[in-house]
Amino acid sequence: MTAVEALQPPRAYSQLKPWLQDHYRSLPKRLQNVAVFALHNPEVIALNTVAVISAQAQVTPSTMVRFAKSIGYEGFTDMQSVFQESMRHVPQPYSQRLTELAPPSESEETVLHQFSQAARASITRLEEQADGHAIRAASSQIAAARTIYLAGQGRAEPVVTYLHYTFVKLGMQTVVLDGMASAMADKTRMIQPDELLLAISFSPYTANTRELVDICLKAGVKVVALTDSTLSPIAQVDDLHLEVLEQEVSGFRGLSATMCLALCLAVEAGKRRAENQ
Amino acid sequence: MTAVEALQPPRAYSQLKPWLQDHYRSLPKRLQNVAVFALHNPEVIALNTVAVISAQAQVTPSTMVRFAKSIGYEGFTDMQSVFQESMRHVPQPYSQRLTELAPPSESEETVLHQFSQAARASITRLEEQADGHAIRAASSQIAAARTIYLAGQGRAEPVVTYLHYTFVKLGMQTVVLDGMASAMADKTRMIQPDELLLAISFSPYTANTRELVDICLKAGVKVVALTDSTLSPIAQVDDLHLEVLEQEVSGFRGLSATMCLALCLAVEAGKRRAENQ
DNA sequence: TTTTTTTTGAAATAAATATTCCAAAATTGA
DNA sequence: TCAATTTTGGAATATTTATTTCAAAAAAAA
Repeated sequence: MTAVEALQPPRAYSQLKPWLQDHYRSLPKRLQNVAVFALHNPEVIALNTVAVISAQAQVTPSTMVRFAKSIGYEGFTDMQSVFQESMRHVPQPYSQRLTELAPPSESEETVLHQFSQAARASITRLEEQADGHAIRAASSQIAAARTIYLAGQGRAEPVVTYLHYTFVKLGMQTVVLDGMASAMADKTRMIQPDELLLAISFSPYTANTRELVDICLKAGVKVVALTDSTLSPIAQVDDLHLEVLEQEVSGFRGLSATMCLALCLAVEAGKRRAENQ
Repeated sequence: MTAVEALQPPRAYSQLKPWLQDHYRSLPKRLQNVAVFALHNPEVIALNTVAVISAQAQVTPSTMVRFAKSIGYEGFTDMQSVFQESMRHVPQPYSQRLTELAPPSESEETVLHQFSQAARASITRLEEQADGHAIRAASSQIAAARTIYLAGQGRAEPVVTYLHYTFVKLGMQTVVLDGMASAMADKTRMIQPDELLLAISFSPYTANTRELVDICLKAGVKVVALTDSTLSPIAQVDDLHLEVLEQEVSGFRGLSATMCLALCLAVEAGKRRAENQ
């Protein structure tokens, strides 16, 4: 038994999520990967064998079992039952009827179809799960800031670019933090308390963006974070964070839902700023 | 093997239902019971073991296995996979109850709702109208190119950033054309015939990207264009162009459908390149 | 009713799956 | 840097789960 012990683990999937967020930090690296995977792919856990799941999660079966135990379950089987429970009694989806009837003819069209499906599902989920309070609070903060600083790398960079474009169009002063890590940190240290950092970060998380967030928090600068999971290191801080999770297709994650949220946030902030003037 | 034999059974749950209805009468009594049970409790079949299921269905495990075989499957496991398939990719209901406790109504949620609607509609339209031939041809060209050059400004820039990220991840050499207009033109003139320009441009069209396309066409360099309308100046040329139109909400256009198409194109190209090697 | 065929359930077997154990690797602390 | 501790992957094991077999029961045919 490794980390968390004698703690009885959540028996309901809905409790598992916040529970994992709390204990995430105390897990070893590989087990953290598994935690992220589990929250991103609950249906995979529910429907497959350890061998299949651990292959998808890029770990060994032992690690999968160890993960289940380390968060307090008797074993993998025990944990799996919780994930299965979350799938029971789901209203039979009508959407997939159409999908399955669609002729599996041309592979190209099917690829587009798959990505479209995933994008739409992600947007729907965003809509259902989005925290209205958080969006409201975030856009207020952004509206109040004298200057908005944007940070994000890798898959988050297109979001930064888009937000920059949109904010500028809305007449809001915006600076993109880019370049070398050290230069970014230096620029970040210059941010004033009446300004704001909008940080975007997705799994696999880079340490860099987290560092910028830390600098700002220490300096008393407001931070708004946009991530794909509350397990993200930049969501740990108890500041404002918004969550958007893209459904994955054969290992690729799109940006459709993220872009939707980004636009929403920018427009909302623009509206508030206009009202305040 | 009892009743129905040598008939290949449905691989999709949606087809299994009518299929069972047809063959129901020719099954022995106990197996009919199982058939009824299966149609009424698909999620039980998907998530449990033969022992548990057969107990619920009030038959013995053997009968369960026999049922699967009698309708043509290799065994219970084989049949179960079809039921499981029907549960995959269901929009995860997650902890929606908890989320929904967040106070509704407020205009922010409506804004997100509007943008979500627009994004979904755009994606659906993309899916319906997309030209399969064009996508296929474009991805082939991209796959064949030694180096991919990306051009796009303003609202198209996030797409460029995303494609750059994705292509690099797929191991394809990619260069982003940015900087001053004159410098971009100079760089463009250096592109070789076995390379390719992927130009992205949306309304309101900037003259700049059009210029780069012209330079390439004159030099015999392949061009793939991604635009929001055939009215776009870069679609005028009779080269390959893909169209994606984002629905507008109070003057703002998102990028959800565009990102979806971009990812599709990149993945498709990556797949083709892998095949050619 | 008797005989033949089909259907069924319980136990035996085969297959797969999860779990444990241990040595190697990585990480942490001094 | 080196020692102590933790973490990890792979192989061995134990357990569960599916499948097959076979004799008894039920149904159908004579």
